[in-house]
Amino acid sequence: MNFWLVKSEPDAYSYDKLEAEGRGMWDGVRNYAARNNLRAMKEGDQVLFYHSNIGMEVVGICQVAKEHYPDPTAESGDWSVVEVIPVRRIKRPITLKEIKATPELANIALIKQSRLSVMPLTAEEFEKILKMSK
DNA sequence: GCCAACGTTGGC
DNA sequence: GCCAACGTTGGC
Repeated sequence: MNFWLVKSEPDAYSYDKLEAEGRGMWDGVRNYAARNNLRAMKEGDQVLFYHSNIGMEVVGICQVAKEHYPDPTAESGDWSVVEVIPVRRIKRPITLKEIKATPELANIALIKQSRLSVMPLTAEEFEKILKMSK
């Protein structure tokens, strides 16, 4: 199993909305690095959901429910989506500030490549964030 | 609201 | 194929 972190501006698509809908299509990715990460996702992979701009914190966990297929919202180009289902909110949101202050998390792309919207996490990084939320 | 980072576009 | 200009993202 692999671990990921996805970012969304809650104004555009929030964890609340994913929970309300029960299932979400992760569309609109128009960045090759992010798209390639989407394509590497396998069903059952665990995905942290991060709110950018507003909140700037990890709020919950979701899971890949359907592997990548062509993005129906793309007018042209070779883009992909995956489908995700919510797993649970984490007990306490973990802010970007806390992530930055945690040495074990210093290498995640959230910090180094702030514009990447879909990024891999190691199992250790994933577990660390969950531990911090307790 | 500003600006740094960085990806993309287009002229040469 | 290089690189300057430009647009977008996202933190502050």
